[in-house]
Amino acid sequence: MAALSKSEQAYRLIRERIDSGRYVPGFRLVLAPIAGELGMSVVPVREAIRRLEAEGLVTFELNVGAQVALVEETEYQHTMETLALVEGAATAMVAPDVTEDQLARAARVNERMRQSLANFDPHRFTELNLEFHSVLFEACPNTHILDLVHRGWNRLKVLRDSSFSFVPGRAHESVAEHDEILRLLADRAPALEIELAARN
Amino acid sequence: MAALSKSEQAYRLIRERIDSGRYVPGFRLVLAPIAGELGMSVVPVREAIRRLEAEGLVTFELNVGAQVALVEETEYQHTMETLALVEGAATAMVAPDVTEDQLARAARVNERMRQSLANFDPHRFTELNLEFHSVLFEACPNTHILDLVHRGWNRLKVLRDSSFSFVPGRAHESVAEHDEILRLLADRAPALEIELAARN
DNA sequence: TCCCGTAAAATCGTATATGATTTGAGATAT
DNA sequence: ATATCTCAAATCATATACGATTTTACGGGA
Repeated sequence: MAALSKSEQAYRLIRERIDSGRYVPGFRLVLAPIAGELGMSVVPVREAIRRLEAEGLVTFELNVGAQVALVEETEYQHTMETLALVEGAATAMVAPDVTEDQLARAARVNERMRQSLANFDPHRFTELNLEFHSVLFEACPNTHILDLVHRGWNRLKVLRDSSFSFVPGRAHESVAEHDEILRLLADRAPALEIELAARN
Repeated sequence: MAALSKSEQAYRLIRERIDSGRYVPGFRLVLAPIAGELGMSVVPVREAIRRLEAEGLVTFELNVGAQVALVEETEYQHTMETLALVEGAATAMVAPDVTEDQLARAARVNERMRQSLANFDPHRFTELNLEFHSVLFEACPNTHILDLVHRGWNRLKVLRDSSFSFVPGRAHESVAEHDEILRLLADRAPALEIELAARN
C-alpha cells in the first residue's frame, strides 16, 4: 500500500530536513539515530545518504560518515549563476511555443508579487518568484535542462536559510524585469534576447 | 591500503561498463551476479546502483531492480544542447583570465585534430575535441557549471556508443570553429560573443 | 485457442550481527 | 605545560539471513 521503499522514506526525510534548515550545513548525519527515529535499520539510511551524496547535498568520508555539505561564501553566487544560465536557456526554448494562457498566468503571479511588495515577506516573495518562472519554463522540451533548473531551485532553497542575504531594492527590480520578460515573449522577440533577459 | 570502499569499487566497475558500452541501455543490472563477480555481497552493489540512479545513468523500479537508462532518440540531442549551453558559459567565464599558455596548448590540440582529419577516426577525434575544450574550461571558477560540463561529457560518452551518429563534414567545421574561438579569446572579445561561439 | 488463476522461482528489501576504522579521553613521559 | 601513547567508545562497512514482492511457467476452464 505504501509503495515506498524505506530507502525512499529515509531519503525524503533527510532531504526535507536539509531543505528546511533543520539540518544545517556541517551537521553530521549519524546513521544509527536517524534509523532509530524512522524505525528502520541503518541499511536503508545509508542508501539514502548515498543518493544525497551523488546529488552533492552531503559530503562523505570513508569510515567517518556524512555531513550536510558545507557552503562556501561563493557557493551561493555560483548556484545563482548556474540557475540563471539554465533558466534563461529554458525560457528561451519555450518562447516560440508559449501560449496566451501561460503569459496570462505569469502576469497574474507577477501582479501578486507587485502587491506583496508592500508588506514584504522574503520567503513568500521567493515562492512567488519560483511560481512565475515555473509557468514559463515547465514546458521546456529539453528534460535535461529542465532537470537542472529544478536542481538549481532546490539547491537555492537549502542555501537561502543558511547564508541568507537579500538586497531589498532587488525585489522591485525583479518585478520590473518580469514585466520585460513577458513583453518580449508576447512580442515573439529573438530567442537570444529572451534568454538574456531571463538570466536575471 | 586499498582506501577504497567496496561500494566505490562496485560503482566504478558498473560505471566503467556502462561507459564502455558493455552494459548497453536496457541491460538489467541484477545484484547477485555483479556481487558474485566482484567477490562481495549485494549490499555495496545496491549502494553503488543508488548513486548511479541519482546520476540518471540507470533507472530503478521497486522490487524489480535497475537497468541501464534507456535513451530516447531525442536524448542525445538534449544532452548535446545542454552541454553546449554549459560549456559555452564555462568558456566565457574563463575568457578574461585565459593565459597565453592555455591558448597555445589549445592551438596545439586543434592542430592535431586538423591532421587527424586525413585518416579519420571518430573516437580519436572526439577525444581530442574533449581535450581542446578541457584546456579552456577547466579553469572555470564556478564549480557547479564545471561539474555540469563534466557530467555532460560523461553522458555523451555513454550515448555515443549506443546511438552513434556522426556527420562527416562536421569534423572540418569543428576545427574551423575552434580556430575562431581561439581568435576571439586572444582578442579578448566580449564574453557573450565567446559564449555563443563556444556553444557549437 | 485463449484467458485466468495458482504455485514456484527469481529477485529485491531490510534486519541483524560482526569486523574494521576512526575518534577522543586519560595517563605518562619529557 | 605539552606531546605522545594506549585503550575504550563511537561509528562505519559489510556479510549473512530471512521475508516480501514480482515475474514466469503451467494447467484447467471457457
